[in-house]
Amino acid sequence: MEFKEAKNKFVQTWGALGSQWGINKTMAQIHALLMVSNEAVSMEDIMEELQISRGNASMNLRALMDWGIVYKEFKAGERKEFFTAEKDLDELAAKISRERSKREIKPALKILKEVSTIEAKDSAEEKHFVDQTSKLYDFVLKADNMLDKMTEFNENWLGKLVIKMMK
Amino acid sequence: MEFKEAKNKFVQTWGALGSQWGINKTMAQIHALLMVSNEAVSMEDIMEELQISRGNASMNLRALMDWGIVYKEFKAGERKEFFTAEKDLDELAAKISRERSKREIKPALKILKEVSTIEAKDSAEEKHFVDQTSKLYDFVLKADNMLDKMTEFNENWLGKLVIKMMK
DNA sequence: TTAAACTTTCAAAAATAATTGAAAGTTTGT
DNA sequence: ACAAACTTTCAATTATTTTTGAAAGTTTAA
Repeated sequence: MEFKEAKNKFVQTWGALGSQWGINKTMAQIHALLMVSNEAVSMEDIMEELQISRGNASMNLRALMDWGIVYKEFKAGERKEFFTAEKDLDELAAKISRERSKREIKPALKILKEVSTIEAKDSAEEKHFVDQTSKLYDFVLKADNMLDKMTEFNENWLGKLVIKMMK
Repeated sequence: MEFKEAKNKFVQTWGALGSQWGINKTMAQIHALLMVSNEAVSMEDIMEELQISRGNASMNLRALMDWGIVYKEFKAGERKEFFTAEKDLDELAAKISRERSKREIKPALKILKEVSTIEAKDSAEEKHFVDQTSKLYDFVLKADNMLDKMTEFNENWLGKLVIKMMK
């Protein structure tokens, strides 16, 4: 396999994987492209490589920057903007967990707490509901805290964690 | 908040959360409904509670069973089928990780290996590509193994893990 | 201040994904 | 063998999400 083919395959795969995890395909593809580029890439080049419109490129780059995993870069003497991706994978994972926690898990926890604290009366049905949602609340809270902990570790938390789990 | 309202809120929230993680809304809602039901529920009742068609219910129940997180149940004297969800949350998480690993991560790893082992020639661009995709391969492999490990733990791996991480 | 070189916005169009419902399929009891 | 009681399938429809492209906005340089 030659370079161009490999690069394309990687970008496509990353895009497909993104879709399956609720991330828009183009966003994942742009991210993939930037991850494997050794230098900052212009919007023009992104459009060209992925065959997408200017609007699409602009919006998805904005979204990636909101996630904190893509940065704008300015080159001396150049008017246009260039983009680079966070390339440190521990940092990337930490940022993604932090955002997903903030955007999705925390709000879900709030609802879980609300619904798990209703007055359960005496029916088995209601008791089971309260019991199950309480357990779910605890579980999600614990999982979310674990993600938090990961982001606290300063480097290679995944490797350290795997070692701890082996013991 | 009264029971019916709480239950509905839970089902809606779980459905919305599912969407954000690439799981079809109805599938997540059916799962939510079964999780908090203290007894097995018929397709008829699911259709009624979620206001969905028979076809939709049938297909999503099938998908949930393929994921191994919903089971068919038969009641003596009843012709129709009833459904229950896996209610043990450790077991639920284990099954979900196992399936996602099999369906998405393993195939992605295969591609990552392919593209990271191309002949890198001498350009900085190609060297960076091989370097970055290799790192990504290692990272994803490690994360995937961690998920495997979790499923091996027989009970409350999440709690144990959180304790280990504190140390 | 003007205009060139860019980027952003957003309504409309296109693409994708989910849902319906009725026909076909299956199972069970008589 | 028949028919009642169910479930599954899938082509057509509907809903949702993504993408486009052109107008509006912004920044820089002369």
